Amino acid sequence: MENVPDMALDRGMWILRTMVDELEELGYSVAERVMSTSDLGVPQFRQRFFLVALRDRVAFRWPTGDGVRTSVRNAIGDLPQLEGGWRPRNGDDPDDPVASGWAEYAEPVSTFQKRMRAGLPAEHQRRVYDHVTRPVRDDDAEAFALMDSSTRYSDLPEELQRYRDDIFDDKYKRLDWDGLSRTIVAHIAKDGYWYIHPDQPRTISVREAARLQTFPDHVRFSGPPTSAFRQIGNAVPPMAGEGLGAAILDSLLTAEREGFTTAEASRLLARWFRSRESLAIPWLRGATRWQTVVGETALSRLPAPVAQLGWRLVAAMPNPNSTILASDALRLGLAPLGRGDRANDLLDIASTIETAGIDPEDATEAELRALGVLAPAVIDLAYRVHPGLADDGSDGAVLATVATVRVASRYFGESVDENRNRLTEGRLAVARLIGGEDHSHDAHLALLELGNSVCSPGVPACAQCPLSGSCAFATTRGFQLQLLDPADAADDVGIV
DNA sequence: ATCCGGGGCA
DNA sequence: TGCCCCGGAT
Repeated sequence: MENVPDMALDRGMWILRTMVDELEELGYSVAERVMSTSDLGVPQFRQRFFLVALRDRVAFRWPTGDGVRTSVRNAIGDLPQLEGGWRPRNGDDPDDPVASGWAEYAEPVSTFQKRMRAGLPAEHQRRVYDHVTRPVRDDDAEAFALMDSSTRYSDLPEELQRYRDDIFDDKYKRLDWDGLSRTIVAHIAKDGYWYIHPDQPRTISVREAARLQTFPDHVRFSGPPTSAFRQIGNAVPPMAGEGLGAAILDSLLTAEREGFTTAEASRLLARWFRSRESLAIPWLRGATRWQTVVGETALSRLPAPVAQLGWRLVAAMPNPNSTILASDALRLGLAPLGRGDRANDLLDIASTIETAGIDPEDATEAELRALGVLAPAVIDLAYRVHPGLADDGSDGAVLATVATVRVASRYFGESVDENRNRLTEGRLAVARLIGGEDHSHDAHLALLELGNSVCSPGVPACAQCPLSGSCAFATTRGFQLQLLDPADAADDVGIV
């Protein structure tokens, strides 16, 4: 399956988790990833979500690509010069200039161009079809003349900005000969301003759009230009399909079995969490949502023994009012933990919530967020421990924190750059381990706890981890590291 | 700041 | 259909 990344990366990632769950249930292995199709030779910055499910749990190995990027020049540099509004006149049927018209074509230069020209009938070797463009307005022609690939809409002279420059900063975009095209979207059927030709004063032709989507020149498009543009923009780039298809074929021939299922990992995590006696983050078992708020606000990132000490104090505060009533005790208790300042923060939060007449146990995430006194991450966690009623259609966020992403990326053997990839690969990996409906609640909390205790940043204590049987890190490096440094391995304190 | 989407009218 | 315009989500 291919789709836009947003399909998988919404807050709760419920669609993805359900798909994985049901496919695994049917006996498939599942692999998913957000890929830049430029890695497969597509001359665009076009990131897409891919999901591959193979029958009989055959493990999928992603294509590695050859690392060669196709530039715009390599993709369309061989196509003949064109004027805006041009329609071919030398077609087979003069009354149907678009469908049958063609322009004189010389010959392919780059490897990519030769691939695009393959498969043409002999009588079409000197022709290129569908090389048609929109007319260009006089003011646009003037604007295009002033632009290079880095020019922004707001850089243009005032009189050439027909659209409101406060909302459109990327209304126009000139392609860069030596770069990637921006994503060819179906919107190109409406206007072509994101695809101004690198050096000609016009937007790109149907054939140029097709080339950037890696459609060979023998592929023709049905209907008028707007329809052709829409077909092209909505397509999966054939070259991406080819790359993934080849990888699927390889995987099927290798026929290696996947060593885990999401459901099993999720079950192990949940069971581990429920049997864990004392937690590094005790407020993962807060009896009320407010207690989780208090714990995370006052005690986050403290060493486990210290956090547990503090928790004895705040665990006796089930609601904001009880916190206010115990304000002195709160200040006195938190000060020696180095969190005296957090006591005042908490009291502010508590009184704001009380004043607003909101009960955190009944409130929606949006209502608490709107108060503006709670950190978003704290709200996320509180609703993770005590999920809401999903009145807004969401089901709580998948928490891609440094800790959960560390566990998940170690498990899958990915070296996740914690800052750059946390929003994509990291979140996908976390969602996988949480799984579908059955154990996801406790598995989610287990990941948080694991990342803050057993699966520590330095040398993790893999021997204590419920996932060590199928974890890529544990089975390759984890136990080895512990043998080298048993002192570190025994350190279960979990300072992040 | 970047990456996309859609409604209205001749 | 083609062209014009006005946005939103992250």
